[in-house]
Amino acid sequence: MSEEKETVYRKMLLVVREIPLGRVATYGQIAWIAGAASPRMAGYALGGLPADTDVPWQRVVNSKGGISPRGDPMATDRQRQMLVEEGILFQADGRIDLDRFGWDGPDPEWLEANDFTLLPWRPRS
DNA sequence: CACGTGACAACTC
DNA sequence: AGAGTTGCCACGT
Repeated sequence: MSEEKETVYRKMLLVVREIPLGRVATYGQIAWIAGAASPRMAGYALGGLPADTDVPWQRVVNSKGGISPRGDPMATDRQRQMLVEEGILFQADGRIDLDRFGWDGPDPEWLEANDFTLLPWRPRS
């Protein structure tokens, strides 16, 4: 797209913005789509977001469909509530059924328009 | 279920 | 320029 320096973090955040309302994606999925070397990178990228960001970070969960804990325990509750308000249903075990709410990823046109090339192999997963 | 292992980018001195 | 710091993972055994 541009000549600007697109960091891997920036690319992942771009992908997160594409997660539609009512769906969730996993860290590994985001990292893979953005070409990051490790799924952990997705978590790092989200961790640096400002409080008033427009990036729907709450729609990113771990591979089991659970909310990843972080420094502030309250953050987990807030994220869960945000998702509930978006229509996501949590199972009795506190996890989200990824078969029902998991995102399939960006449209092929979007990937091409943004110069994203899906790697044939998914980094560690 | 509790471990250990694999694997990084961006930022601040 | 380069070392040190800091972060919301996934999977196998």
